[in-house]
Amino acid sequence: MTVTIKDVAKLAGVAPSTVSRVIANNPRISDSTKKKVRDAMDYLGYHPNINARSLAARSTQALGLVMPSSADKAFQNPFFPEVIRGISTKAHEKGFALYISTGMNEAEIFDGVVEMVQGRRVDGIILLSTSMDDKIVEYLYSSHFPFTVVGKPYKYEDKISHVDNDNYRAAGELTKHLIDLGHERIAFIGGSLNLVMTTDRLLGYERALRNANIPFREDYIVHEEFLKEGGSGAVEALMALAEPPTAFVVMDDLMALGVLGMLSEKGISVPDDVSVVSFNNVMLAELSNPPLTSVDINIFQLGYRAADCLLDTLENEDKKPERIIIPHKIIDRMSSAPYR
Amino acid sequence: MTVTIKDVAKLAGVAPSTVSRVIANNPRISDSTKKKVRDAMDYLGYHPNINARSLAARSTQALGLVMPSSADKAFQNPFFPEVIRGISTKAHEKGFALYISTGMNEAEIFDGVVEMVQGRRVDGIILLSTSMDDKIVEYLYSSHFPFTVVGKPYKYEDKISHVDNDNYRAAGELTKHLIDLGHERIAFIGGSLNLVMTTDRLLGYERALRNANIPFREDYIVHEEFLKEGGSGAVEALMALAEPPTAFVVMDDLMALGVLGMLSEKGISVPDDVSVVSFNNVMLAELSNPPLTSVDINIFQLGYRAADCLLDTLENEDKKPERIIIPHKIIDRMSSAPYR
DNA sequence: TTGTACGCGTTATCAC
DNA sequence: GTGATAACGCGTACAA
Repeated sequence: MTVTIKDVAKLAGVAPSTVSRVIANNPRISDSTKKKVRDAMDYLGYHPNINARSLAARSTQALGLVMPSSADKAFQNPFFPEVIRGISTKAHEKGFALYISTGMNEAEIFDGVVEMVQGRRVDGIILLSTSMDDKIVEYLYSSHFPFTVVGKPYKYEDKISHVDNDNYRAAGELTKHLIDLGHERIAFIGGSLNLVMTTDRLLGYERALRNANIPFREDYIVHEEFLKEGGSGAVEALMALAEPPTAFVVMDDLMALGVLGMLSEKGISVPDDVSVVSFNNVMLAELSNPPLTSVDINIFQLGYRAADCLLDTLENEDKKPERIIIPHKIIDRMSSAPYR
Repeated sequence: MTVTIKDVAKLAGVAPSTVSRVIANNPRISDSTKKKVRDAMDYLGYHPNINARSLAARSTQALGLVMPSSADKAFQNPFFPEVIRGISTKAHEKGFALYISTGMNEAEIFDGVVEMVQGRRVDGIILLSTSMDDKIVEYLYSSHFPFTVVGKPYKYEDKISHVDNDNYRAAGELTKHLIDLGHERIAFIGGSLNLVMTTDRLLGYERALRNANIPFREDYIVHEEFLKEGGSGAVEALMALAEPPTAFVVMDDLMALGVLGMLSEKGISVPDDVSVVSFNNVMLAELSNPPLTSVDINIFQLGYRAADCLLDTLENEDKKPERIIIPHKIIDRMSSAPYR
């Protein structure tokens, strides 16, 4: 039924191994037979069976992607399509495809990773997010399976290749940006404290305050996945304080959009009454009302370089673990203004 | 190095074929040997090599996903994560993984599909979007390869399983919603006319006008991928007409967000001056300012059912092509109000 | 430069 | 119930 390498060989009047060599573009095959074989391949519409190839060659030409649980709200974040776009671009340059395991919760996702690795479905893995106590990192690291992580791993930091932003510095600069505008009562609205990224940014925020001799106030810190129900209350509570904040540093644009909505609901004007700044600079930031001042973390590059680094590891057995820092840049828009 | 079925067999004191039967949970194997074999598998940490299995069993337990070119702006649309979430959920129920080919333009994506199919990388394919003259549909259809499309295929409509909304009706209802609010000057802002979905919705819009005896005006129709630069001009032009529209029917929430931004820039208030309604009801719609009246098209179900249908086809050789319509529902929010 | 023969790790078809 | 044995389609020493 399906046309195999043997059919091509027969038609071209050569041995199967010769066909295989032509596919691999082995230089030791004469141009004349190459042409003969290629004609036969075209004629028959031949395509190599990738499973057979993977089996024999012990390589799949595929990269595994590990996303947060699709049940997770994070899944909705435009961050992911964009990293994937970066990864996909690099992968394509090298002829690699992408493989995504399905899993509804942490345990299932872990099993999926094990299946990818032990089942030899992929040659390497990219973790699109990582948390404090990441079983997957633990597993991959101890299996010596090639992988890179987008973001900063909590453990083995200098033994695992990863690509990240300097979130500490970025958060510091963003906070300082507000301070420079005259704000002193600055709230921090973060995501799960379980994410390394969150703590990095929180620390950067703290340092900026310290540098400006502004006291750190616990009651200005909110940690909720409060994109929906929860959030309204959080903002409300903040604004009900005796000294409500005049500016918000928000974890990402999606959250910031939520904050904007809640403020507007309460009749609080941005940026006249309060300023709102955030991270990621996804398309949203530009489209929102008002457009958001946001740190461009170059998500595409985050993905592109992660793939690049992983593919390097695959080609080069004894490549050292590498930390790659992608530069960031504050994009100043309408959501932040001087304090009056 | 890697532990194979033979190692397990040896340790358990049985034949490799018996191990294979235990994995498949063949009922003709005695419980005692099953236990013996499973113990051996656990002890050795055995995991079947999927490539070998695929080769022998001629099935990969993987579904191929075809997305629009990642260079495309559509890629940013929250629509995709959400369909994929639906697909992923169903796929996981049946133990299938997802496979994404990489490709920067139409031609490369087409090649990727061919590679998936001929290379036997996947058992079936889901097209996440389709256009008027879709080479991929043509190829898949003529290859008799199992596939379903999300949306309505332009050709072979009743020979290809697909899952779609009733976009014609949805657009009609949405337009009527505005008419019921007293609007008569209603503009339509669509995406590429190359998408079947766009035309369906445009037709629904037209019919609603006709039913209400409101003349159709060519100058109220805008077709641009104008998420960024282009759009500002389009809205400006509309509002500069002698009789500017008092309401906008917009193709999707992301575009609507853009429209909202532009209107606000021009000092036009929504919904006081004009109403804006759109499609998809992604999280954005709720978070935007003001929150958008949007048609919930149940994106998750779109994906879930597409996967379901495809998996059915795989299990059931002679399943008839099927059209599945996912119900929609207008979610009324703050962006639309009576005309005054 | 090209052909032969074997192995990659499974599943499936027979036997027993 | 279980065990040999032959595919599955390709890559690769080794030989020629």
